[in-house]
Amino acid sequence: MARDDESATGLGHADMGHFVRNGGERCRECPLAECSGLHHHALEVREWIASFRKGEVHYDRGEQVFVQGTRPPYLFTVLSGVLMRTRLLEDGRRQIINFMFPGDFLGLQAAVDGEMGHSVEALTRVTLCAFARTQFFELVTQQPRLSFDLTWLAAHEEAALEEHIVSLGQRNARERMVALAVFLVQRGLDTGLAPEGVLQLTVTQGQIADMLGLSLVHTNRSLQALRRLGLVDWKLTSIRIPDLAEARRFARLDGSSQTLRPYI
Amino acid sequence: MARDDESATGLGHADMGHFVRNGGERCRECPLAECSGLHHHALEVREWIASFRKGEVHYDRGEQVFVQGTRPPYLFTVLSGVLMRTRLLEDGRRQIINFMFPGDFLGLQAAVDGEMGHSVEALTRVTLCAFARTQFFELVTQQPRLSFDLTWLAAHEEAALEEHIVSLGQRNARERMVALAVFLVQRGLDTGLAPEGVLQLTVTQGQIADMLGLSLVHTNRSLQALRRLGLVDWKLTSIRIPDLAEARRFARLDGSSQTLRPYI
DNA sequence: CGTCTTTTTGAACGTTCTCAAGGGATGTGG
DNA sequence: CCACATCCCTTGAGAACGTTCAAAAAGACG
Repeated sequence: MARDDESATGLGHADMGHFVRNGGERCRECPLAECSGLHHHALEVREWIASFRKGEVHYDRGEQVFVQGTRPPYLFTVLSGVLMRTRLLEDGRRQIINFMFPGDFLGLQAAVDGEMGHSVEALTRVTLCAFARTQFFELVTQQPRLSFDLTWLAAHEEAALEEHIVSLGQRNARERMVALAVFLVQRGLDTGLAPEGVLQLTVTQGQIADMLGLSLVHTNRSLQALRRLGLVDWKLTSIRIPDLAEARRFARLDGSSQTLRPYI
Repeated sequence: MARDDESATGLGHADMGHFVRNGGERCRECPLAECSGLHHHALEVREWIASFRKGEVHYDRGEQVFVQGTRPPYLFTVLSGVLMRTRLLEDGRRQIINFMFPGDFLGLQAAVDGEMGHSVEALTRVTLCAFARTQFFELVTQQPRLSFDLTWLAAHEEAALEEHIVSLGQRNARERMVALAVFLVQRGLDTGLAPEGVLQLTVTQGQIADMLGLSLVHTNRSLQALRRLGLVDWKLTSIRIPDLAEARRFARLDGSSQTLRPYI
């Protein structure tokens, strides 16, 4: 429900963020290289990726990177910042599908289909590494290692969506919230966005509601309950979980596997 | 909730269905070749797949093909029949993630991770085409076309899960049911399992409940309401949708893209 | 024909929703 | 610096949707 119509104008990538056309030379300073949660490529693979890169794009919080139903010219790897994928129903109801962190690949659906089935919006200022959609086939085809990594990312995104489905189908409001908080903080830890276990990220209660399939009012009340219970302290600009293990138990989440993620 | 403990014994693929060790010679009679909803490979690719194939497996309704948390030796392409992917919480709650039809690939998560994050159970008698998990890397790596097709399948499975998330998050009980019925009938039409638009498939109301995150009782009452409305006639062994377009409108589903699916 | 599974019904209860209104923070222009 | 706008959070109260418990009817299966 809680729709904010800030950027549903259909403008889409017509205003292409702030595109900086620069090639692989910038890859030497790739911010992902310092990310401890990522698996880093061999030099030759890195150089191959560099030759593919078309430039960098910046978006500010609230801007749309992809618009549902359009055919984007570029696909992206997130270099920094956080985004969310959303899907709209014709009557205006909105569902947030998932959040995207540094290292994630954006636009896989467009890559194979041409068209996006969802929108992607920046939650913070983000930097994206741009690839040409028309060259995607070469990317999958010419570099076995990257092809495998892409499959890896797709399989893991699928697993994340499964977990979200379990939340929506089987968990009550509080459990859902804890599960989401744990997921976000964990990803924040893996990508260096949550120093000392506190994720610095601005998420409104309206967005939480749209992610968890709850009303704004009920989201608010459940959030207060969790704060009182000392399980999760979720404020506008930060998420703090005093005891990760206890939160996991509460939401009935099983231990995370903690493998290094590849990235393209 | 509605757990049936029929096969949660952890036996898993210890009883390997009924494995028939035969190689590519059987691929000439591949039942998928007659499926109009699938994109068929060039001869050389078909032969390459044939060289990879390790045999055929059969499972009966209710048997488990994969068990959550185990490391299966084989990955499969569905040759005939229907299955479901499920995920269990420690306290016994069960969520059905999705249904799998002929042409679908089973075990992608195990392929990249070794371990399954969900279980897979046969809903009808099924025939599966078996590949060795340890050879997966070769498969992705040596055949560019197959690598792309696998990415295609992963991206589309992701899209299906997104749609399911939208259902669970934004639609009420009746809309969810109609959306699920439309999805199943559509896939049935594409794979030849729904002659005359009636899908012959045994799904209990308990299973519908576990897919849609509803109680068994409420599932029953909603189903009756839909029958009275003439929108969906869902019986134990069949799903009939008198007017597909109207059902789509009711559940606020947008037009399906209707592209040919690849298969491995 | 008896047993097991699945569906159906009733009734009370609870979670979550909707409507409605107020309060706090932040930013902008006069 | 104040007035006003905007965005987000908070609270109250009644209604709706969905759940739970309990039991019986109807099918499916051997």
